[in-house]
Amino acid sequence: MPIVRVALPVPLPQLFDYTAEDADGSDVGRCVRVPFGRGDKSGVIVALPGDAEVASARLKPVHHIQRDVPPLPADWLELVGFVARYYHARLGEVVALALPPGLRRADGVSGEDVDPPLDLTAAGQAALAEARRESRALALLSEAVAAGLPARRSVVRALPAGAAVGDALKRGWLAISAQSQPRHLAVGLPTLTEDQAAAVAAFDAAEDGFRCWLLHGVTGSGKTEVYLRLAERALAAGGQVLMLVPEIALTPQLEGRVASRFPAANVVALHSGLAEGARSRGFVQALTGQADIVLGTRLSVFAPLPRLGLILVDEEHDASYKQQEGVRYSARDVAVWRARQRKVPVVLGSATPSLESWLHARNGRYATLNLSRRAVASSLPKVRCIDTSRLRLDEGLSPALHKALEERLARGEQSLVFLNRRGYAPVLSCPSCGWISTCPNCSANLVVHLADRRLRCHHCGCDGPVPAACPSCGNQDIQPFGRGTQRVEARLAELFPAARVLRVDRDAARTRSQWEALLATIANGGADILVGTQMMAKGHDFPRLTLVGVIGADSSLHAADFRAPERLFQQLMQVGGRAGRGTLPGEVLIQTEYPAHPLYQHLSRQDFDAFARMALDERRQAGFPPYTHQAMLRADAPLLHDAVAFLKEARALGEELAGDAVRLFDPVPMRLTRLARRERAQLLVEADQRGPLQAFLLAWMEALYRQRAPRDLRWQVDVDPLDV
DNA sequence: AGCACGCCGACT
DNA sequence: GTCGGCGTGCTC
Ligand SMILES: [Zn+2]
Ligand SMILES: [Zn+2]
Repeated sequence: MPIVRVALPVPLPQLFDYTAEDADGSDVGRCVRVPFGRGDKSGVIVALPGDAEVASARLKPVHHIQRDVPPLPADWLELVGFVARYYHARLGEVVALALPPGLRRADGVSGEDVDPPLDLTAAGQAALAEARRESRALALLSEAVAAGLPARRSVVRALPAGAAVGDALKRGWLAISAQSQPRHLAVGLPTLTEDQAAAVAAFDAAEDGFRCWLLHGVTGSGKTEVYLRLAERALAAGGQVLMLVPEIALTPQLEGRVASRFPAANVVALHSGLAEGARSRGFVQALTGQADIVLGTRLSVFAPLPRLGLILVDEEHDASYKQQEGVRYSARDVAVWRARQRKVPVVLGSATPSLESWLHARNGRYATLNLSRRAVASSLPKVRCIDTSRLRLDEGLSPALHKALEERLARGEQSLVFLNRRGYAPVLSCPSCGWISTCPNCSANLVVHLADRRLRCHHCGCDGPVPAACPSCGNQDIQPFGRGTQRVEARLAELFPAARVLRVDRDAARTRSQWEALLATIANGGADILVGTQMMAKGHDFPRLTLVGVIGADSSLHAADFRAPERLFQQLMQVGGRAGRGTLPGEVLIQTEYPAHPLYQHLSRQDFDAFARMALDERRQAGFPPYTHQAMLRADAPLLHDAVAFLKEARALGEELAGDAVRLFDPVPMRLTRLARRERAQLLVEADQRGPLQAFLLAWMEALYRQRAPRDLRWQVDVDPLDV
């Protein structure tokens, strides 16, 4: 009786063997449903061992092997195996994360193309020629013909009369066309700028095979156009392209652009926001090679791609690429590993690269492609610091910013006031007894949200009404302290009564439709002054926006995290880059009490490289990454003492295993010690080289697992942690 | 992680 | 007498 070895999503270090009557070697990589404990579970067959690791009497038979779709290929199993090893997660957990839930459950899944190419039929031609009667479908036909046919259903659907696509198909005016055009057919190619052309030429000149490129292009320099040209080349060579973006919110826009550039290519979006069926379908299309371009968030780095030819990672510095729970993988780093594994090029793009990638580029490990000039706008925005150390501010607004806003209003241009703090005020406090609004579950303050009159914790999400009087002393005069977007929005509305002030933060853009409505309002010129958080810093083009005012930036200037300056610089450069991307020149005003601070000095000169050199010098002197490698052991329990005690034991255990190459630090409570009723502590491990660190972690994890921690204590490792 | 079994306090 | 507390152990 054949035996199958299965990776299951359970937090156990081992794999599980089952019997399967009809299994053979071709079933490795197939999804399988098995009995487990008292219930059922599903996972992936990773091997067909000759004999089982446990007594054969204990083996149970599998329920069902999913054979409707091809098995996951060996390179995919290698990929999840690498992720499990490197991030010290269980193979089954990585498999569970990488596979769409529907597929892993071994449900029936169809990989049918739901976005086929459509073409005009003879009947459609006749209908157009007759043009007897106005109809939506007819209007769509002429639009589609004008836009060019054949075209993908999604492209036709996106036309003004696109809603009638179903109707046109039903009438037989449009039909699924035989795939006659080459997948790499590219339409609507703009002329490249000199920089873009040089980047594409440099890429073309390189040999085939693995190579990591850093595409360092200033904001508005047209990095996406370079991605599209490189994708075109990969498609022409018969390859599939994997394109990663940091956020779900950025996928529809990019997907539209990619689909209209490559009308004959099958573009598949893959992210956690998709319905289960759509996600499985996209995954299967990638697996069968039907998908030409897979575009998605960090999850999509696990899409199986038999014809993989190129990987693109947009905004590679973005922290969203690192999963912050469960298997803490970095999709950017996994993408680079995968490119090496598959011997294909990978392009990491950003206006503000991570210091890790920037250093690799400087060392020559990565090749660099530079876009130093903007594509449409004539120049980068002018960045100026406003010294607020001796100024009286009006709700955080300096007279200079006030005046600049006035000017934009007079000229009918848009402005953005950037403040990375949601809500009305970060805390409510009582001046007479000193009470402040704290979260019952976290070591954090409750934020005042005046828009819906609630006090809310931004960490655990709990909320309550805003009390009318101090809960501690009964004082009726309790006050919101500090400043968030809602407060600035309110003050701006008072200061500029004729202006249309629009707040753009996670509260205002709760749902996708709200977010799209906000974007449309901004694009149509329905807003004069925007008040926004980092949502505004990412990806989008606002051609009418010419002024960006940054307030409250200093608060992250002295943060304890060694990565805080890097993040601040990236964020300010990105948000500043929103100004003047169209034909109008842009200006960025940064309010600060420390205008002489080197970070702001480099920022005013828009000199990312100078900042990177300075920040890396500091990192080297302090012995921080990328000059060292880190891992963090975190523990959480209802009582802080238990978490710390566990880590102290772990440290003692680790000291015995650690050679000279690995250093362990003292366990400390985390910055946000209490989160959602759990007390958290952490222990940092550091090494100069990855190898010794990995070897140590392997032995340490095993020893810790044997320790059998108390039931209410949870612990996990984070390799290459972002927050230290 | 779930979910069992298993042995001691306050309840009908 | 039992209902239920969560301590310990197992899942192919
Ligand atoms: Zn009080
Ligand atoms: Zn909380």
